[in-house]
Amino acid sequence: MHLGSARAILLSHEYARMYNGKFILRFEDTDPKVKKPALEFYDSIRKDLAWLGCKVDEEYVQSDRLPIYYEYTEKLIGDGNAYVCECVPEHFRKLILAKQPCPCRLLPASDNLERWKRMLNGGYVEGQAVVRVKTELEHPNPAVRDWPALRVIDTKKYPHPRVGSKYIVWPLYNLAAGLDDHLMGMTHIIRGKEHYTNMVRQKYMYEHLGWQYPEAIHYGRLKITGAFLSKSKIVLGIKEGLYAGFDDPRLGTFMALRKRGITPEAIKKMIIDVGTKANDVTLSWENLYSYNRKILDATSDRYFFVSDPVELKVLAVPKTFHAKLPLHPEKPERGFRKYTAMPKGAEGLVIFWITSKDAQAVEPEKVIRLMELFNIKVECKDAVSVTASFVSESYEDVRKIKAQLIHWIPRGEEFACEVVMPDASGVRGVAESACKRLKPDAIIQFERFGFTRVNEVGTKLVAYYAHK
RNA sequence: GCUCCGGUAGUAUAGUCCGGUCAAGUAUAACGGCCUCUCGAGCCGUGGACCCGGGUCCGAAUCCCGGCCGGAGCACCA
Repeated sequence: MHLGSARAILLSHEYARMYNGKFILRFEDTDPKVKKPALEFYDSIRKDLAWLGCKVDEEYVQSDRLPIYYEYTEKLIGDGNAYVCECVPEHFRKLILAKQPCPCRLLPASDNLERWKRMLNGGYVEGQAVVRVKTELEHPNPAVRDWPALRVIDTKKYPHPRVGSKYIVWPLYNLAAGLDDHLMGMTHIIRGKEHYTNMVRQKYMYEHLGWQYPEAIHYGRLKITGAFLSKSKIVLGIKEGLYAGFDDPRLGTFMALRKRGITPEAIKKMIIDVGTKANDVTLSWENLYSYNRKILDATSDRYFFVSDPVELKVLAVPKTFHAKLPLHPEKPERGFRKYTAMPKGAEGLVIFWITSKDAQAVEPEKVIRLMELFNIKVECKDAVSVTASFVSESYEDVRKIKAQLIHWIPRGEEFACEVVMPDASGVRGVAESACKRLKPDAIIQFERFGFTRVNEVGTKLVAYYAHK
């Protein structure tokens, strides 16, 4: 599932909680042929829901409920509110476009009941018969007139992954979902606007049955700039090897967002803010990031990551320095990382790793500060290293001149690290050795680089970039 | 083509039902500043929008008509 599905899920769940209602998960797996359900999806949906923090109060699987649908279909037919249509689709369409009843519609209920029995007993092959629910033939939208409710599927050829070839008559969406919404006591339906006409159709069935249709809200499509949120496109992309899997960082799937350290709380907040408007929305990633950043900033520990490292040689370091770096700038109680800078030889040399980005930006004679350590003056630089000399220790010394603060890792304290970016490219570098203690799933901030989620800690650290 | 929806700053949203308090609020992004031993967070400030044209009215983002643009549906899919 992806960000597009989040709307129905989160809003339904939120409303259910807000009004002390129930949040019901229903698997609508009534098409073993065209939309053949895959067994592994049932569980991955449950997992996504759990990750989102949406606790399911009741769960139903429609492929278990065929007898129920049969029962109501029989009632509908018996009451003359539905009929078994044997017309070839083209012929039926011609009639319905002309607001004319097809011959089957005119048959008495008893004949249709007989046809219905025959349908269930395998008397029709795929495509030969369909149950239609009666509507006004005059309805301005031809698409709602006498809509199809159940059809025959050759389940010998297309077995259902859960119930195999047990049934050959399968309900369509409007019958199954329509009946279930009432039967399960649904008070609110929140779904995409592509279902608007389905509401119009189902209301006829509700009238036949003497039921009251629930409150229905139809929201517009949700897109996010640059990401594919179409399930079929995602599946196709994976099949063609374009994406590594459902969790490829370029995708807008929950799995991908989770991998990148986007929290469910951020998604929830955003979806609730977007609301239920009927027009399409195109969210920008920045928006999601900002919700996420608010959450992460308070909870993430800070570490140093040096991308594309180059050597920094500092000369004339007068003594051994001990740096104590807080895990969180506003929360010292979270603890510290500690590193020492011990000068070697007569020239007092200490070697660090700094990012090439900083190396490129510095100029000879410039004074810069190694964060929480000491101040240095750049002497010279070349393509692979920078040489500098110790100036002073106090931060106050350079504060007034607004010296650039850079992050660093002492040579010998590095831990190989790769950060996978949102475009699936990798940024190589070294993380500070304290990162060896991190556990997968931890979301941390690499200072001056961005928030990332730890994916694996082995011979090297692999993290996924969330955002700045 | 037919049947429905919808159009408020870059993005998203409030206001539209029940016209005035809307010279349009909020978030985010942008810009400027403050603060901070992160390019993160926080704080202060600036700029930025009612699709167009008519009509009704003392008064319209809000009501009416027309247009334009966008979306959805028109399956024996969900």
